[in-house]
Amino acid sequence: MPNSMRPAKPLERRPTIKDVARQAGLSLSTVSLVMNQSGYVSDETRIRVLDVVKELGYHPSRVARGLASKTSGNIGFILSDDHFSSAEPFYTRIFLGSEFEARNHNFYILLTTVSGKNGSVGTIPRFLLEGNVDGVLIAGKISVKLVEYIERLGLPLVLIDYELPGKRFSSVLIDNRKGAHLAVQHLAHLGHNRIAFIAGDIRHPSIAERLKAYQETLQELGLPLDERLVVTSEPDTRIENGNAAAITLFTQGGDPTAVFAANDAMAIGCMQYAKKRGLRIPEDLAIVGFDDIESATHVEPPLTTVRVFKEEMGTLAMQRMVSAVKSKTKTIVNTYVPVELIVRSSTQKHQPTIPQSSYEGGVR
Amino acid sequence: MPNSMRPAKPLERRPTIKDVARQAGLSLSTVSLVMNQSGYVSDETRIRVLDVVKELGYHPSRVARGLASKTSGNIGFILSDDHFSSAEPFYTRIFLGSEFEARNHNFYILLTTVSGKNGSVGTIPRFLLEGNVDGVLIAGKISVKLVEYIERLGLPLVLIDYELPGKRFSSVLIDNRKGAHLAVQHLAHLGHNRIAFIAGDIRHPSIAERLKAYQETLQELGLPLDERLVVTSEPDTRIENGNAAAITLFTQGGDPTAVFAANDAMAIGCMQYAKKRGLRIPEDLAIVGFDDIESATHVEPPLTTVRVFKEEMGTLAMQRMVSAVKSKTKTIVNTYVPVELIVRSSTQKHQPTIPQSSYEGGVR
DNA sequence: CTGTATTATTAAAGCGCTTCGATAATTCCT
DNA sequence: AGGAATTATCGAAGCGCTTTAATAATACAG
Repeated sequence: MPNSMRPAKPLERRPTIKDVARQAGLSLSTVSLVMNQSGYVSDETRIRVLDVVKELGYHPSRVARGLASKTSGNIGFILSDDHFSSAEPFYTRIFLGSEFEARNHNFYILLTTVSGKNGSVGTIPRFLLEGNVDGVLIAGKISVKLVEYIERLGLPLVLIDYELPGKRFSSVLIDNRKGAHLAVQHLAHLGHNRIAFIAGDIRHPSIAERLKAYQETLQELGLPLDERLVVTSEPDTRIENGNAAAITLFTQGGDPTAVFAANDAMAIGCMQYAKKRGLRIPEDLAIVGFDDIESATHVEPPLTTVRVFKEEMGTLAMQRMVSAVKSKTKTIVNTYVPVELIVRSSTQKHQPTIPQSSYEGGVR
Repeated sequence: MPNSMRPAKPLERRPTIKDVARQAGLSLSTVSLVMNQSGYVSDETRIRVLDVVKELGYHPSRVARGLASKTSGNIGFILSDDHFSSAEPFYTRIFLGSEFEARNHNFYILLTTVSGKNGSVGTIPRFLLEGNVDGVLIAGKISVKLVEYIERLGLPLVLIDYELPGKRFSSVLIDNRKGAHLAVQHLAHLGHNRIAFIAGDIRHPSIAERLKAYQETLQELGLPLDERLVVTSEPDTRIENGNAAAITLFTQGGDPTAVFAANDAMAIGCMQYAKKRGLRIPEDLAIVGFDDIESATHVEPPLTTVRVFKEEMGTLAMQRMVSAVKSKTKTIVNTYVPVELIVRSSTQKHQPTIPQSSYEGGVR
């Protein structure tokens, strides 16, 4: 009664490739070739081997094949800590997408966070020092020095929601321009002509893009570009900063009737401030966020926002990674993940959602 | 200019233990002993080795030491998929706590989810088949068969928010009884005497405990135990089920003035229903949740709830795991993580928070 | 001083696999 | 038919480390 689902009762030794070889009357090499589907093996022996494998419940030791083949079967996932440990589930969702996809390809993810602050290399993730990963995924903005370090290690690298000016790495990016465009357009169509923009961490490429697209869209629509309507001085994009940015905004005298926030957290912070100030949402102030995090649906009123497909970003990045690891060719692909505007009550009372399409940057 | 922070420019071969040995004029074994701080090594040679190690920027290959020492340096983390992929960030937070602690002890976590549904073993996590973990953490309710499988592998096992009747495993548990007690008591003190309880997934030990403590507390306070006030038929504990449970509750004629929900998600669902029904919260219906998830602060009104220290649970579990892996002795420790009642506007208008203390079950 | 413990170092085996080069068996050409 | 090319199998080396048992050096007894 062969049953690979169950180890022997008191649990003997795990079967090794040697056991399989002996049992099948073949050499180690042949068994190895079968397991790796490489080289020449006759159908007859292949079947014989696979039978024995099943019978014995054999599974190659990851660690042994790692040593022999100089691959670990792991992908490193680096996150800047300020992004991750913050309650903000944005990058967590991306991670989950990657994690799920990794499993489809028989990889595991080794997760680590690095301090996002300083420009130095900082502490180097142990999996890099120990040679314990076959490639690295980076989500969000991290030190250029660290990126360069990884580059020098010769490991495949895929960036998520981050780009390095002047560097050529595959990236999975949010279509920030379109998202910002949709948001501003939506507000304009509702009749707003004094639309503010609040953000933090303006040095993050994604945030910068949103600002730029905000400005461009205003121009495009023939609306005034009033700098009193823009607050980007906050160091971070969390709820508190949204609140703080709102305070600044309303002291600058721009007299906004609508706010486009760089992300949902800031939008929620802004919303809190608006309420405290006695403003009705959306009547006195319409608010649009970006990301579509869980909380966006639970705040009162529910937040109109630009939905980002976070899990999909993680998935796509991992797919790139897997093909990079397997192919060894260094093609660079920028993938732009679509966004869609989700209209909720923070901008108008009743609404449909408007899905958008995606496109890929392709090799360039 | 030795600098372990930086690999050679075009990147040569990683230095191996052999390189260190040669450079130091010692044998491999000696270097190994130094690296592992075991055996007898004179101070003089130890220093010499460490100097060379630093000079060469040597870091032992995780994969090689894995093969030689039959340890992987990884801890498996198993989650039932319905818990994890649900937007509910509860287990995610626990995972983060474990992840962080793992790093402190130079372990990595291999995360995987298993289908929580059937009672069979289901697909066995690959890291078990490949012998790629030194221990396993399980969060939430998973198949007993799988637990037994792991047990037979002889791997250290720590359960989080789960207990197995009749099995002896170390667990990290929520102090559900106290939490439920605090919640019900709070409502009673506010004058409520028709306090309902809604839950799903009643077969989960944590949920069952909350129900039991709910009942006991009512009795203790001399309040009626009306079964029309209890709805536990929902299969799951997500928002929709909270909504559904509320519907059932209000058709049962128990006429509740307050609801204690088994978790925040269900509380939020219940809240949604109450609003739709035109009930004012907390005036017409007071609501208390459990867990204190992020959304609890964002719903309108903010939800009174029992705070659970999720990261801490993950941390504690990992600490247990590390000591189990290192010591090889099979002490069983049940750790109860404290809870505290967080009073917000879903039960009364103005409030303080009431912190509670923790205790440990200890070896038994 | 000689014998026993203790401390220090090392050679060698081996962990379980991949992979290369060699060899053997077949098939394909012309 | 004879040799080249292709297909099939295997032996052996080796991946980078740990660990054991042996040996060497030193300290400690009596």
